[in-house]
Amino acid sequence: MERSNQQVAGVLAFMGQLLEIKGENVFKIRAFYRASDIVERLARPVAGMDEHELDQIEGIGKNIAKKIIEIVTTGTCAELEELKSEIPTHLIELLKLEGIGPKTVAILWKKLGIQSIDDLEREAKGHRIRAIKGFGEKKEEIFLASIAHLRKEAGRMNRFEAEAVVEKVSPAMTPGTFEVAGSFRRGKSTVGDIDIISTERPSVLNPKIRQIAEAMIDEGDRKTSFRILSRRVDIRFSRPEQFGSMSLYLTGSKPFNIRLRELAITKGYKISEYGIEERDTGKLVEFSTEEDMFAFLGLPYIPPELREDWGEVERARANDLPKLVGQSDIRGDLHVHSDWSDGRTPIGKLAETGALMGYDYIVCTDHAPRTHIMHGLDPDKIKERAHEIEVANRSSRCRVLEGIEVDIMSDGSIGLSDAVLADLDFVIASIHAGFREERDVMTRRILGAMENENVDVIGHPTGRLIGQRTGYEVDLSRVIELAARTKTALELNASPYRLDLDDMYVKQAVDTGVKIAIGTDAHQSGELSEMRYGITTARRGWCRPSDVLNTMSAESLLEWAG
DNA sequence: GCCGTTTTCGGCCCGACTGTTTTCAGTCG
Repeated sequence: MERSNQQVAGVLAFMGQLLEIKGENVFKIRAFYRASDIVERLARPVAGMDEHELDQIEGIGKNIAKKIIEIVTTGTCAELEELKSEIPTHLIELLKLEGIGPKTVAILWKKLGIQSIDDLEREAKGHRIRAIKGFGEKKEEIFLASIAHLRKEAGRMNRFEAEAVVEKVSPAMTPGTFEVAGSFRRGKSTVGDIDIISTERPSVLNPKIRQIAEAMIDEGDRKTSFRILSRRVDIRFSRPEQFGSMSLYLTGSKPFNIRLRELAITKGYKISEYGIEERDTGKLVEFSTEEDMFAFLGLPYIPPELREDWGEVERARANDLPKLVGQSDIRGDLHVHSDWSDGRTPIGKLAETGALMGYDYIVCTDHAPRTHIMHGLDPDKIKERAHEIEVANRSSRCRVLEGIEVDIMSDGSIGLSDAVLADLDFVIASIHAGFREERDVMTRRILGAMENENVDVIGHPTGRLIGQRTGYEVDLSRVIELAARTKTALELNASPYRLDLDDMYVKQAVDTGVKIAIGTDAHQSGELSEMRYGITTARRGWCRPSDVLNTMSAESLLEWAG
């Protein structure tokens, strides 16, 4: 059986971790991590590509190309097997601990035989760590604190949780003196920690932070780190004249920063968070805005959502960045539930809210029956609902379209007859049950649904719930390929609990010519405002307005849906 | 391990903070 890109990427990253513990050349390690990222987000399956094709991809050379081919066919490769014979593979769990890196893991293993977090806890509590040269009492404390933190940590935050942390920190800071940067600003669907730039004086802000922090991690004049709501917050202090370079640095991503700094080197510059230094003269040029700094480098402004080193720097150099979709391009919401199924808001009120959002239309996609969710609409109810939609449309500026969200059954068939579906304006087909099937079975179910010509959109295509459920196993490469052939759109579910498809797959879909349907999946009128999370994720997936169904007029949408 | 309008060898982003230190390694972002 051939391995998917996700599986190959996983093996490459695993090799990177083992090489780190082994103490290999850091640039070799970086090459493995980079190759892992590249394979994961590649629109084409690596299975079936030959060595030459793989080698053509920037960041993948002859050596890793050979390994990828081995991994595709066998699931492993010779070098990995050799590494596994040298290093206990479960050592990598220790890398998850904050403050513990590969060097420390290797020493703990070689000196004390520590192979797991439980081993480390026992040795630290027994005060046996301090016997190792270069380690002391304080290290034992740090290790135990890291273990405690890891055990209670809930993983990465969803957007709501991240916003809650920002809300909690904000009162300690003077309005207008700070900006949230990092993955929060890049709009990632999950956020690891909160990064903030402050122009206040450290001597003023640090004491206030001590007041609100649950624990201080670092405290300095340039940088302060602490924990609040059990989450890590990093603050970097900056003068307003250097705000642009600090903002660029702290927004990242790390690979983007590296790429930009490499580019600067070729032009004779050195970039840091303080500005751009001319190599020859040593003169530091300061920038109060990011725009000025990009301009100095001869680049157009690269929006934060694109800063992932997914090719945006090269496109910027060629002045060929995509014009990204924005809130003002959105003319409707494609996934809304009313009180006819499991929503709480009547159709009339939804239309009013849609009008307030500035929409031309919303698509009312109540559930069809036969789902475990109550109140599914049978054909009779669909007719009754049609009447209410008609009444609402007489008085509303925002038109309500007649849609349905129908289940994809275990055999890939659809939970309503074709005759009923054909009468509706818009059909979303989603999986709501049978999540545990094997990858191939799940994939065939979705492919089957797409073959039904009445199906316009596949809803929340991976079924993930951020922080709760990883989603079912599905080969998205095959789904995207068939979506392009059958002209089926893929949903970008805008709920911060889903954001499904995620950015990387949105980009793969768009690169393959598949349309994206952004829907809030709102179950009450207030949730229509969650569209903004969907738009941000679409931007992260390089969506132009023309890639997104919601930018169509109601007439064009109806025509597209047939 | 990857890469190349100065290179097929010799580079590979840059800086802050801590602990255990007599000058720095490790980790992190």
